[in-house]
Amino acid sequence: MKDFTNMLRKQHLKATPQRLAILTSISKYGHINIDHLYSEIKLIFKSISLATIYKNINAMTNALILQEVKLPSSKAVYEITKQNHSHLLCIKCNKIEDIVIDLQQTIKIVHQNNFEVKHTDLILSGICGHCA
Amino acid sequence: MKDFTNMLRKQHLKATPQRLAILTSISKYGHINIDHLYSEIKLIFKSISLATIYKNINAMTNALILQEVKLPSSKAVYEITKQNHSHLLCIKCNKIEDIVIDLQQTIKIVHQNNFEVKHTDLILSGICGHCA
DNA sequence: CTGACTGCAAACGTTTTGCACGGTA
DNA sequence: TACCGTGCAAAACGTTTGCAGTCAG
Repeated sequence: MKDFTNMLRKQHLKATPQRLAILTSISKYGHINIDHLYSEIKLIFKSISLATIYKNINAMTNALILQEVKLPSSKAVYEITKQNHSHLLCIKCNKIEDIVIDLQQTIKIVHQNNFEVKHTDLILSGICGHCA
Repeated sequence: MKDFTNMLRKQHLKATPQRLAILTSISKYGHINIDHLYSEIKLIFKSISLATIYKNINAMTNALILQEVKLPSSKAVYEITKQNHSHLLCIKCNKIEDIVIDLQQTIKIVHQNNFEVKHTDLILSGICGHCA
């Protein structure tokens, strides 16, 4: 259980009910796109505006509370910022799973090629165990 | 030197001068976004429409002649389809470089976790040799 | 109490579509 | 010659902005 209120205050963002609902929803689904998030939040705040969703996603992404994940063949999804990790994307059921993969060997090889890696984005697309 | 005319015909697409110019331009820059491509092609075809650029990019991407690369913090770029590879993205000069990295070890580990990898997308962001 | 946030509507930028004309095969 | 592709304009779509009212700190 995360203390979203504190996460927000540390970044000098107000802990509004809308923001807490957004964070709770993202946390529940792990990864969520704007449309899905909007329909989820509307269940709680019937009058929430899509503009509010966007403003908050942007504010919290800039504050590094959230992270955007650009997927190869669909809309970007958002997740709560955590340890750097890779993503498994099932091309059948579209489920996204986090996976921690050690890329140190790869980073080392690239470094020998005169490139200093600061961040990695790895998406492995394929068939998940459930769909196989 | 590639035979773009044949590449197109094999996919039952007509080899129009506009398409050949698009492919030549992408080939020249390696990776290019829509806006840059549009301004490049306009130098040759002053009256080309942005709609034509989009239609052709979509047609050729669907025909697997082109591939879209979604970048973490900027617009997608397009490249001629080639052997599966990863990308080095310099966060200073924004240059993109192709790099062939062997991910078999990673794929094997993931496979043991009951996930069959079909495709990988890896972007390594950092500082290139020139900007260091 | 004050500045930040919300919700609405309008604006904006990007991408797609419909249609008449033109060019490839 | 028959279609596919082009170019233009309009439409559709996703996202951002401005503003008046509201709320968290």
